[in-house]
Amino acid sequence: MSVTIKDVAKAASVSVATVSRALNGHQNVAEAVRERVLAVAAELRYSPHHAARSLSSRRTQTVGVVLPDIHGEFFSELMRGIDQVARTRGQHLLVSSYHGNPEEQGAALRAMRGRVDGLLLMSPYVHDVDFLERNVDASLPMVLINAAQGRPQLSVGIDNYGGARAMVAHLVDAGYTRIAFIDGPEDNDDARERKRGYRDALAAAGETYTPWELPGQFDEDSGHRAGQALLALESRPDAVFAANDMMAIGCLYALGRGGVRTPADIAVVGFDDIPLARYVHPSLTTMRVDIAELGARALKALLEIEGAGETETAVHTALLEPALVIRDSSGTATASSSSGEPSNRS
Amino acid sequence: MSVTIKDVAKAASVSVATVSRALNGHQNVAEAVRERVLAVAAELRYSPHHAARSLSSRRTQTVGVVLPDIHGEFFSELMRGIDQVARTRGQHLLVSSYHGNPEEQGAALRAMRGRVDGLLLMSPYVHDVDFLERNVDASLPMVLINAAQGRPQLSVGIDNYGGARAMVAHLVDAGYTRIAFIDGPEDNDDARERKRGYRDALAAAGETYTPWELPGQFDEDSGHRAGQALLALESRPDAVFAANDMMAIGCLYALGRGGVRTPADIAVVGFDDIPLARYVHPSLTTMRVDIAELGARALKALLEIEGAGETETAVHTALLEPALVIRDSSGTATASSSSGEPSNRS
DNA sequence: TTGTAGGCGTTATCAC
DNA sequence: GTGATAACGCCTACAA
Repeated sequence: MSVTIKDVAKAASVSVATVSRALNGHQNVAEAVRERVLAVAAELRYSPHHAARSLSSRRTQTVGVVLPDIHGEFFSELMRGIDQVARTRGQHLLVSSYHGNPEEQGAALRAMRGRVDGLLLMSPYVHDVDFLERNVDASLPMVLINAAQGRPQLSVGIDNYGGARAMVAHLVDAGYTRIAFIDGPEDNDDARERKRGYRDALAAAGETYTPWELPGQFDEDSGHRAGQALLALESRPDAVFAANDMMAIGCLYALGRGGVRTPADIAVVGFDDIPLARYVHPSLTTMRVDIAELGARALKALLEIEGAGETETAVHTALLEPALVIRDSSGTATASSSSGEPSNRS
Repeated sequence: MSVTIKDVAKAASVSVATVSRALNGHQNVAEAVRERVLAVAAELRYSPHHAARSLSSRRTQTVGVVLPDIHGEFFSELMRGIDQVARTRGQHLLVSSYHGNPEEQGAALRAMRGRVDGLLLMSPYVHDVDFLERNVDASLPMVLINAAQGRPQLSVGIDNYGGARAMVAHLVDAGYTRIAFIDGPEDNDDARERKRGYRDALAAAGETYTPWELPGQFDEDSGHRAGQALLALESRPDAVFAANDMMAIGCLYALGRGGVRTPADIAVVGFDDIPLARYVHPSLTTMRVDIAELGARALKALLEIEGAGETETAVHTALLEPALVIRDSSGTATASSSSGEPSNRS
């Protein structure tokens, strides 16, 4: 059994109440007593028992993080941002992943009761209206990450729409006129938003710009197939905007094999700025999304509403703007904000 | 205020004790009563308060994970393995990173008291003999990850020595006779072990094999410099074993620029099997370390000693064997266990 | 099989 | 400024 507040109290010849006050920095403790208590506590290697403290104080100094997964580039970066903020705010992180299993996620969510002061959640199942209601205390502060728009909860996400618009605007400005788009999976929200941005940007550019869309699945293969499809045409686009980098790379590869020079004959651009992008030749222009920043903002937002108590936060979604990344042949990147078009959500 | 065990008891017209027993699957509860209690609990959306439960039961169903960092390929994979085991064993994960700051790590360790049943720790500071003693309850089960050998705690790690020996043996078997080694940082335990494996394997191969070591820092640059150094020589090695993949890639690049064909003129091999390795041309032969498996084993070991109670576990280190990965030109990998030499630790 | 009650380690509310 | 003491929500002897 380890040393408790009682042991400290006894050793310092004061009551447990005084020890508690001294340790928690309350003002109504004589300076001499405080010092003695602190010294004794250090001497005894006392460290407060978390469960007891949080049972009594109803605070855990912990936030729950429930994600589809916790490995891979995306989640790793997300965790990094979250972790960084957590450390500076003295918060602990209770992480949980559910690997695409709704029941498991429900269990994870319910298990958070009494363990956390707030919740960071990334989940496709929030589509189910009362999924959250069933599994998490309405009183628990919560911030959604990358949720589809229109949720009643506070959420932070990526401005896929704005990023895509900015990218297409960039191509238009550069003089490209026949801009094709390689789509992502049908049911993917990010893909949908990027396509919407592509269409709107073209529409905004003028009547001479017409949509030219090819199917894709966000993987290298489908990008490759899209590239081959373009090769088979007699009349080709002069630029291809792939909804993500993996497809852009696949497309680049296919075009290269087909003898098409990039970007001389056809420019290929992507979205995401995955690590691999900097090793691709010719260098890939893409949209960088600061995932760590996304995580950091989510946690900050959460701590804010925690601090504000049960404030009826106005429903809203905060969107993170991607930045245009243009690499020269040496791989050096030039990034600039996509500021272009304002987002459609608020 | 959310629903407590009392509410359930009241609604089911039984005592809290009975509710507790029913919920925890104790045997001495009438079946009819159990069902009623369960139904009521579900109805009320009751979910036990963690802090209260763990305060009285002295179990948290949580393991603490304290790492230098929680992002990046290595930690991400490690977390994946840990998470996978945690989920199947119904354990939660309280993660904490300290970013190279010893004080912060100490604080993280101390903050674990009363929050976790066991600890997974990866830290260079365990070199400091009483660092752990000062910061963590001796009674808390703990498993070290990738610690330098010879610690009194249970630990799991990578068999860098065995992997390096196997790699060199592979080169020797393939007929290479002049095998150079690009070293890692002086103070890096992994690098040290790999170098030791290189030396011992050469010694075991026969007198005609002599060590040929070049300095390196585990980064692409130093591999590049090593390659240039080799280019400047009139008599060159016929194989280069870089202590990690990044250096191997840098070296490959330098040799390629110098007109040396690989592996025809000089074979270059690495260690780690980083994701980038599969995109390198010509394909890189390397040693794959299953980091996720490392994490999984660590947690399994921890849960085992937790289960065994205060068993005085025999001091020992479990080592994970790397596997030789040989890729053909298409990038397809052939992996085989490095089984070669037995490890020197036990 | 079920209920009563004590205790887990802290914090917070009172008196003093 | 300090010390009893009652929560906090749950588990678990011990009784009934």
